[in-house]
Amino acid sequence: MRWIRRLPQGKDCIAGLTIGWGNVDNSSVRNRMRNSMLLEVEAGMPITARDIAAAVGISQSTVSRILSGDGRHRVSAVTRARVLETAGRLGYHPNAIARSLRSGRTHCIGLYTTHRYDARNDFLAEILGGLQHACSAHELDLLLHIGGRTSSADGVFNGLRDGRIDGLLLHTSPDDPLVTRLSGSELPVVAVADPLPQLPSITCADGEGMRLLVDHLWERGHRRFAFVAPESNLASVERRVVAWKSALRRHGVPYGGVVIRIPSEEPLGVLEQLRTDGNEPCAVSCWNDRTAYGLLRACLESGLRVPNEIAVTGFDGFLDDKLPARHLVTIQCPWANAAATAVELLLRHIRGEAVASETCLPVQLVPGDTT
Amino acid sequence: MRWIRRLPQGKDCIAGLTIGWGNVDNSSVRNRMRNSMLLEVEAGMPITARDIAAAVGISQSTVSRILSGDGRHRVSAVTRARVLETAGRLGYHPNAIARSLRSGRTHCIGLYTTHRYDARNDFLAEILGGLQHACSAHELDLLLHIGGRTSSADGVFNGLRDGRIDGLLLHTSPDDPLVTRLSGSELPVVAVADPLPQLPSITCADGEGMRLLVDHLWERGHRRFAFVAPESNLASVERRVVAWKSALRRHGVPYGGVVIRIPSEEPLGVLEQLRTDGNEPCAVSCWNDRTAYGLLRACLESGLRVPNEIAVTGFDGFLDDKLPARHLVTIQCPWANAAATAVELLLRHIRGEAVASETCLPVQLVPGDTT
DNA sequence: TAGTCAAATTATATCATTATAATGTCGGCT
DNA sequence: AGCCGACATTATAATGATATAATTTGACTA
Repeated sequence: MRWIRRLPQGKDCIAGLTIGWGNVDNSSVRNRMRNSMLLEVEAGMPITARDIAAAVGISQSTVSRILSGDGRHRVSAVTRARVLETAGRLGYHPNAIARSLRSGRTHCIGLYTTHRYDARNDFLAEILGGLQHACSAHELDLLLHIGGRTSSADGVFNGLRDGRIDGLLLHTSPDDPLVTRLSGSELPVVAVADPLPQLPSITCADGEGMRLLVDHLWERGHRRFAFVAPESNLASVERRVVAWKSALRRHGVPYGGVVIRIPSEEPLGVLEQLRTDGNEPCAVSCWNDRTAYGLLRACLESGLRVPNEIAVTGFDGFLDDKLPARHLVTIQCPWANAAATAVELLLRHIRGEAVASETCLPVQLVPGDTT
Repeated sequence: MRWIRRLPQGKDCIAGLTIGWGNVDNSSVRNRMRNSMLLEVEAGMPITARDIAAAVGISQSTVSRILSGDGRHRVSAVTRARVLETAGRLGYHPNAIARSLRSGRTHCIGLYTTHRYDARNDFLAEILGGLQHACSAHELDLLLHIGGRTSSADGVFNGLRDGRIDGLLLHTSPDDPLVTRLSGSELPVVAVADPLPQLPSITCADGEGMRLLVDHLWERGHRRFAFVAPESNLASVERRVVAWKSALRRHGVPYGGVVIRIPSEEPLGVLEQLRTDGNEPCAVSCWNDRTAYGLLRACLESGLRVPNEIAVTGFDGFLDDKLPARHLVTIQCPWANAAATAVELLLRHIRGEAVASETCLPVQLVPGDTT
């Protein structure tokens, strides 16, 4: 294919005369040249707006206005039709990068999380699912930084600072160095699931959920309580512990029960710690479902009767089809919904609108047969 | 902060005189103006290379050359030091978008997969882990399109075509419309795990692995065989079935055994289908570990003795710690490694180098107690 | 035959960068 | 003084789009 670019229409050449700098910025001359050059379009070369202009025989400005859907200027129906036809025929698609440079928007957001992406992480799966859905609804791209190490944190921070992404969703603990860097800046960031200081956040009503669980246990006659939490700095862990203690106090339980810390999410050795305590039935609230299922398995293996000898509750609301015999009492948290809302909040943040510092989604008690 | 941009040094103003278009493209005038304008730098405004130039009192070109590490031109040590110092002090970081527009590279690749992202998907977890690692090693960003619906496929295709990403990793079946669109184009694409027609691919040696399994079963005395495969169009499913049949033929087994199709990855009703067949011990090869574990659970629940009454093998090499009593016989596939290699291949593809049409990684038999 | 107004289109500037071409500077030399 | 060459720096072009200002065009009027 070879086209000859049209020349400016009836323009007196001398009109391009300019004197010195500071008088006229004649990038016009440059553009006029670009528009009147001989052009060879090779097979693999991307089609630009200028190519369309050349093919139709009009200026590149008009092409841009027609294709970018700028409604403020009117364009004749004939021109519009010809441009659209030609663009379709040549397979024109505007270059996203050039567009981003001009507009300052990439329509791409990042997700940074310190969660490990492994096959037993329902939580992350749920969050990612919600994000994917929300992103495609808003025509956003999603950039991923999972399992945060230092390099990854740097990468995501740079991406935000260098304009590679418009905003960032954060899921990490408050002591992450990245949080300090971000909370000082004005960059658009929203914390998902686990609130972070000085950053807007979206989460589920942990406290309310924990209160529901304790009330439920109390109603079913449980009087001895324990809590299993991981040694994690995630804000939601501590929030659930605090809510649990406060709910117990409301029922008049002294010291707020026993909190058992475990290094990971698997409740190894928890049963032993509980047993030394006596043989009275105990209601164990786990900080999340994964831990609760782990505890349930341990109970079944060691022959402890649930709920007669031990009661177990979870948190999050993820079903585990590998233990079909038991229906875990847990709190249903709309995490996918939270993720979608996070995207909306972030978009609002990016547009410069005010964003509430903390948004909470309601939760629900899921009854079962483990209490 | 307020700086006054320096004026061009000892430049005769009349030198800017130009006549008409087609003579001189004096965007120089434009740049000279931009460089000599009064500039107010507000607090939140990003620092550009021109700001550094203004602060140091040199041209923006020099700043760019120093900071982009262009070694071809020499720069005096004094200038370099001053620029670096100023850039550090003002917190300058080059804009990634402008850089991309100029270079035509975004340093961002996409992953498109039709796999559902759920918590029981070890495979995807492994792939993603490998990708994250490889990407951060190559300083790449990773764009995600998971659980492919039509909109997602469009999004990822557009991203590639519009220059938002440099290349794409594909994991889908050959009948995906996206594959047709991509294999026609010259866009840099690499298929991961499941080969696609006319596209370079990286995968593990399915055939070899299946042969190892059949040989292993044969050695342990099994003579009746069945295969459980999902109704999926993924290339690897069919490849494993074909390899299994061919391995059986090599041992002289007629008809190549029985293939049972299941709608998802959970082997519901498979045991019933097997039982009606007779009561002789049967060796069931599952197309992957997840299906195999499902079958194992079904066996345990219905009281079938493994491996005496039924033998089970898996594929992929993912351990399931929820069935600690059994060690599944399976094939260890280096999926994380495959993902990392896919990134390397894709980068080579992007650079325009030749890429082998199919690369296979070696696999290993993992012995256990299910045969 | 200007003059005016609106519609349609074009010219110019801009985003922030890198690559290439051009120019300036300074010493030494004739 | 003038020239040359090496080195340092600057000017210009380019990437591909959009936003704003300017200009053309055509019909209609006074």
